[in-house]
Order: sequence, then C-alpha cells, then structure tokens
Amino acid sequence: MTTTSANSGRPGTRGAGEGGGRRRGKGTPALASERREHLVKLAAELFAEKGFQATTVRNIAEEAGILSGSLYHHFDSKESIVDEILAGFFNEIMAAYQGVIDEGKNPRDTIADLVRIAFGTLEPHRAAITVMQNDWNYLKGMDRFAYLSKSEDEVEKMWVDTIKAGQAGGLFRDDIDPKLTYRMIRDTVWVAVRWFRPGGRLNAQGLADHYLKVMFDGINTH
Amino acid sequence: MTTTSANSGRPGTRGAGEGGGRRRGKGTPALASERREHLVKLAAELFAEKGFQATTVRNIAEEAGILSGSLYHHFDSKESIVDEILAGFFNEIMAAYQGVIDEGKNPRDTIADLVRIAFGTLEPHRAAITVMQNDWNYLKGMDRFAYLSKSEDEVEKMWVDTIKAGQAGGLFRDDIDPKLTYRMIRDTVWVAVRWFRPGGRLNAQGLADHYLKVMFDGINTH
Amino acid sequence: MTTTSANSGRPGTRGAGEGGGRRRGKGTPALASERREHLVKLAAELFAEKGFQATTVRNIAEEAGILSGSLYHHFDSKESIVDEILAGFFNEIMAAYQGVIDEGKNPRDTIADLVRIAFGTLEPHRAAITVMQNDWNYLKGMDRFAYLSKSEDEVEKMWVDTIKAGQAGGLFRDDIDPKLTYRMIRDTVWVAVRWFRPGGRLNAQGLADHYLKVMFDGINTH
Amino acid sequence: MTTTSANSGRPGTRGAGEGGGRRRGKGTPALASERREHLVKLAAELFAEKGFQATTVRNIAEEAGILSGSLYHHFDSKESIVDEILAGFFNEIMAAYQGVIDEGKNPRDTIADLVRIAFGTLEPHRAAITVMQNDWNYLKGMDRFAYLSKSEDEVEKMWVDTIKAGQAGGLFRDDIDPKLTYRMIRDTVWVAVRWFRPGGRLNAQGLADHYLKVMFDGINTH
DNA sequence: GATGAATGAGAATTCATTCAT
DNA sequence: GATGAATGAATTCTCATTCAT
Repeated sequence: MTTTSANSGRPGTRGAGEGGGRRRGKGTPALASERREHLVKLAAELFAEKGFQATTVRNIAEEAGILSGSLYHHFDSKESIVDEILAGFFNEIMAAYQGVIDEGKNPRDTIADLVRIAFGTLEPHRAAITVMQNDWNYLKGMDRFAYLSKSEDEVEKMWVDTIKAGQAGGLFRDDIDPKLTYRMIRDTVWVAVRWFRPGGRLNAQGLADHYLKVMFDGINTH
Repeated sequence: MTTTSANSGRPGTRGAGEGGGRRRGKGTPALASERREHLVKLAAELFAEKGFQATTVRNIAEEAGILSGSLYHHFDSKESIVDEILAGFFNEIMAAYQGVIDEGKNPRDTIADLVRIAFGTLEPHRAAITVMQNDWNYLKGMDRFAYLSKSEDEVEKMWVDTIKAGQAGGLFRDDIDPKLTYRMIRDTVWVAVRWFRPGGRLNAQGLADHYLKVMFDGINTH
Repeated sequence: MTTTSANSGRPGTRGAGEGGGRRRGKGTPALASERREHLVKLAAELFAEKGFQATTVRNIAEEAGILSGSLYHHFDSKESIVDEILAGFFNEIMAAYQGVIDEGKNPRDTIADLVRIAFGTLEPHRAAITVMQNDWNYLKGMDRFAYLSKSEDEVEKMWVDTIKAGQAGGLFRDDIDPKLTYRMIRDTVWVAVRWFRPGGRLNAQGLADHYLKVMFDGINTH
Repeated sequence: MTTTSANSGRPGTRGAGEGGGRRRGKGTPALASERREHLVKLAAELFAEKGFQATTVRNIAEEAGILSGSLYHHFDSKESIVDEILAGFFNEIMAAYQGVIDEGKNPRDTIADLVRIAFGTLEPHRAAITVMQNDWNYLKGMDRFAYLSKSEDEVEKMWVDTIKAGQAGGLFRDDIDPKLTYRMIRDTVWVAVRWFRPGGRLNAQGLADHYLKVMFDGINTH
C-alpha cells in the first residue's frame, strides 16, 4: 500500500498520526522534518517557477545538491512532493476559513475577513498557490488529487452561504449571483499570485483593502 | 493601424515576405488549407483540456486520424501550433480593443465595452484563452513567445489610460489604483474560462453584465 | 526489377543504350537529359557540400524549386542520384586512364600523364570526387556500389603495373613499394579536393606539376 | 605552453572549473570512470566503421550491452562523445608535435620526426583519425567543433615554418611551395588510415620510412 | 511533370524511477 | 542517506518514399 492511498481523504484530516502507510517514513512525518521540509520547500520554488511538469526530479535534486535517485529516500515520487506542498496549504487555509466562520460575525465582516485571510496566504504560500493556479488543470486529472476538488467544494459552500446570508440580511445587493460572485472573488485573489511580489508598492493587506473597497462599493463615484 | 504593426514579428502571422530559413511555407497562412486550420482547432482543444506540455504530438495526430510524423507536413513543431492558436487570439482581441478605444466614448462606457469584448471572446476563443491561462508561465519563457508579453503591455496601457481618464473626469473614484484595478479586472475575466461553459445558466454577456454591475457599484446595498 | 540491378556491372560498361530496366525511364537516359542532368548537378553540389547522408531529398528538391515527391519522377531513389554522379566520374576517368596506357609511353611519362589526368578531373568533377572522398566509407557498404570497388581494383592494376615496369626498366628506384606508392599518389591527388579551389594560386595543372616534381625527385636538394 | 591554451574552450577538455550550465560533470574527465572511457572507445570504433551519422546511439548502446537512454547517464549527447574522441587525439598529437619543435633539431630531422609522429598515431588513434577523415566535412559545420579548425591552423603553422626554415638553410629545394607541400604530406599520412591495417606487411614506422624516402628523394633513380 | 498529403520506420533525447553498493 | 548506473517508456522530430489528383 503506497502513499497514494494514504493521501486519499481530505488534507484536513491528515494531520497528526497518519503516515502508517508510508513506505519509507522513518518515525512520524513530524520527526522526519528538517531535511524533508527543506526539500519540499526547494521543490515548491521550482514548481512555482517552472511548472510541475517542466520541473524534473533532477532539477530538484540538483538544487539540493544531491543526485536525483537520492530524493527517493525522502519521497515516494514527484507527485508525493507536490501533494505535500498543496496539502499543507489547503490544511492551513481551510482551518483559517473555518475559524472565521466560527466567530459568527456579520456576513460583511466575515467576507472581509475571508478575503484578508486569502490575500494573507499570498506571501507565505506563494509557491503553493502558484502551483495550484498553474498546474491545477493537470493535477486535478489524477486520482491522487481528487481531494483538492472536494476541499474546494467545501470552501465554496462557506463563502456562498455567507454571501447569501448577507443578501438575506440586507447587507448585500439582491441582484448579484452568490456563486458567481464567490468565483470572481476567489479567482481575483489567487490569480494575483502571478504578479504580486512582496516588497512591492502594496503588501498583501494593502491589496486586500484595495480589493475590498472596490468589491464592496464599486469603482464608480457616487 | 496599431494592431497590424504590433503583429509584425510574430511567427504565427509572418505570411507574405518570409521564405528564409523556414522549412515550410508556400502560400500565406491566410490561404493555408482548411486542413491546417482544422488541425489547429483540434490541437487547441487538446491543449486546453490537458495542457500544452501534457498534450503529445501523437495525441493531436491521433485526434486527426493521421500519424504523428504527418503533422510535420503542416507545422514546423508543436510550438508553432500553439503559436498559431495564441497569435490568432491576440490579433483579434487587440484589434477589437483598439476599435473601442478609437470610438472615443467616455471612460465608463469604454471600460464597459472592453469588459464586454473580453467576456465575448470567452466562447469563441475558449481554447486559446485556456492555454494562455494555464500554460502562460511555461510559454513565456521561450523566446518565440516574447511577443505575447509585448502585446500584453500594449493592452495594459489601453486599459490603464482609460481608467485614469475616468478618474480625471470624476467618473471613477480617486482612491483606486488604476494598474491594480486593471489587473484585477483582466484576471477576473480570463480566469472565468476555467469554469465558464457556454450553455450554462449565464451566457458570456450575462457574465459581463453581472461583473460590470459589481465592478461599478460594488456588492453592498446603498 | 529495379534500377539497382541495372547498375550492377561496371560503370565503364553502362554507356549508351542501357536503361531497359529503368522504372520510369522516359526514352533512353540520353534523351531524358536536360532536366535530369540539371537535377543531378544540383544534387552533386549539395552532396559535396553537406555529405550524402546529411543532404535530404527535400534539400535537393528545394534547390530545384520543386517538391521532394516530384524528384521521384526523375529518379528511383536518393541512391540512384549519387550513383549517377559517381558512375559518370568513374566512366570518364577510367577511359582517360586507359587511353594513356594504350599510348604505350615509357613508365615515367605514363605515370606523369596519369597524375595529370587525375589532377585534371579535380575541377570538372569536384563534386563527384568530394562525394567519393567523404562518403565512400558509407556508400561502399551498399551492394549497389560494389562496382566502385571493382573499378578501383582495375585502376590500381594499371598504376601498379606501370610503376613495376618503371622499376624493371631502371627508371624508378627499386626500394620503393609499388602498391604503397600508388596508394600514396592516389590519395594525395584526391584528397586535394578538400582544399583545392579553382581560381586560387595554382590551377590543377600547376598542382600536378608541383606534385610530379616532389614525387619524382623529392624535396631534398641534391 | 601553446598546446594547453589551444585547448581551452574545448568541451572535451573542460575539466576543472566548469559546472555552469552543464548537466553532468562531477569529477574531471580525467577522473571519469573507466566505464565512460570504455564507452568512448566502443563508440569510436563504430564511428570509424560506419561513420558518425550512420552510427546510431542505439548502435553504441547495444555494443555496450545497455539501453540507448542509459548512455545519457554518461554523455550529454552523441556529439559530446565524438568530441571526446577527437579532442583526445588532437590534444595528444599537438603536444607531441610541439615537443619535436621544441627540440630544435635541423628542419630535415624535424620534418622526419613530425612525419614519424603522425604515422605513429595511425595505430593507437585509428578510430579518431578515421572519424576525422570521413566526418570532418560534417562536423566542421557545427559550432562545437570550431576548435578543430583552429587547432589545424596551429599545426599548419608548425609544419610550414619548418619547411621554410629548411629551404632557407639550403636543405630543401627552393622551388617547392611550403604550404602545398605541407598539405600533401598531411593528407597522405592521414588518408592512409583508410587502408592501413596494423599487422599487415608494413607497420606504421615502416610506412613512415617508406614515405620519408619518397618524399625526401623522390621515386626516380638518380 | 508536378502537388500535397500521408506513411512508417527510426532518430536522438528525456525522465521518473529502481536498486545494488 | 547517498551514489552511480541503469531501465523503459515516451517524446519530439526527421526523412525517404508513395500515390491519388
């Protein structure tokens, strides 16, 4: 039984004590860290820069100063590396989203918080988000990554429900389509990873604020 | 005519006066057989569906019912196929944009028209836009596609100038960033290609209208 | 029955009225000329410049301003083109050699004449000789070109016999090896095609004279 | 040391301070496994026998008992193999030539030594010389092998200077052309690789002596 | 005579992965 | 943990040749 099956199930549920099915997991993943973590980070950078397919296992190994075969001491496969990258990101953002929802603020503040969280991941998870944006189409075709689609659906529900609540409460216009609106918000945020560079004119929160301004009140003068 | 000159240098549009190192190239692309046209279309679908890299030349040939080697009777390389796809799309949209600009309407109406044009390409150029979205990162690294970045810059200028004019004329809020706003609009439109399916609940113009509504006046009630 | 068999037999015997076995020979080869002759010449230039293998049928066709498939109206195959080139050269030189032998001059004058004839082909048969030098190794492996080796043997006999006669008659030193000496002369002449350019400092006969001087009397002062 | 600097820039001899874009290349070629060395030797034999172009990577791999892809563990490309072959030969012969020149003997003895060195490489470097003779025309067209032409020029200078010195010193006839004479010597030696077989009637030094005899004093009786 | 489309066999090369040491 | 050698399957591309029109 390979890692592939170990991964099925949402990232949100992977957390602590799995790893049993790991082929060469020394101890728990938690202890394996250090080196492994480092390799994942290197790989993430390369995947982000060149794309998953265009990045070879050799590229990663070279970056780490070892031979490509040696990578297989740490990972089952190239896929399992990108899996780790994406799962980590999904775990974190979904937990953060859920935290906001659980606070039970009013829909407008909730949406604002969600947007801020999303923009907030742009910097720390730049590589993962880039991979998600650019290689999603390719990865989603693999069984192994079916869980990504599932997670996406859960997230969509959180947002859409909040928007609907906002409409019901008279905070948001009635003549907008909740699902459509969610998608546009989502895409606008993530796609910013293509040009967003930390240290530029605006930081991630500046971006978020700018976007919230436009999204809530439009670009027209009133 | 701006568009025309912007095109010069693009392989996909070399047409008449070439002949040099090119291997193939009797007749201008304009006259190029329907066969060729057909093959480009097939390839576009595959590139859109599976990604440029993941689509093999064999895939394309099989789809056309010929052998992979036979494709090279029509095209120099896999790249030249995708080039033809993208150049066609860029040519068209830039001409359309320029047409709107040349009409000289007020900035708000101009932006609205630009948005409508962009959404309007979603259906007829779905494949090209998908490739542009998903494989941009990979393609932009190749000399051959440098012209895409250049065209992109030209387009950005059209939009940003219009937004600035709108601010100067009191139509648009002063506290939004023109460049940032352009990018968000642009990305929101193109990225919709990932989920937009003609024949769904909303057609492309419905999408455009919805988006204009949100973008101009925001999602808040007032 | 293909051309291949038609060619077996020495070039010297091909002469006028064969061609019966030709697959698409319109009339006799003699009449087919013009166009065909021209194509052979173009091909010869290309073979000489780039090598037989590296020259594609398309190269030749392009040079002639037609499509590659159209070449097959004139020739069976790429091989049959080079065959024609080499056979023509061999026919001519062997006839010339034989003419000299038949004159029955003394061995020293005979050798001198043979050398002059060989150098004399450098210009009119530059392409053929170049092909012979560069692609011999490749071509000799093909059944079709077995006749080249046979012709070579005949030629070798003419020279070696003459050298031996010269030794017997006291004209040439006894302590040189006739076969070895022949080979060195032969190679020295043909290999000159690599750098000999008509119109340079020395013409072909100047070259021949220089070589005869060195060969007969050495480079030492006496 | 002339030879050393002449070599700089040759891929085959890059040795120590590279590392840049190269894919492979731990360790200097000098340390390069015997495995690699062995593969180069196998390839050299095949190139010599069938020609560079006609030898496929599969041929080489089969000869080595591995799969063609596995060759790329050792070499970048087919070209880099032939490069290694030729560079090795050029390195050695140029060093040997330079050694003779540095001895400062009289021109006649120097020329004799150079000739003997050249013939002396016929056996140990048979394959490399054969490749050089047969595939030169093809290889010289590639940027990668530009250094071969340069080395050739350096060698020419050594010989021509020596011949001229011999003329100036009254050892060699004044009425021979130094450059022409050099070329004839050079070609006569190398082209012998086509028929020279170690173990035949004459060994390489026998050949050299025979040639020197003819070259110095001619084939005439005096 | 020529075109244009195609074939089919094979070319060099790439690359994730395996495994004995 | 790492190396070095290899696998094997796939990839893009080439090219002589065929043939209906």
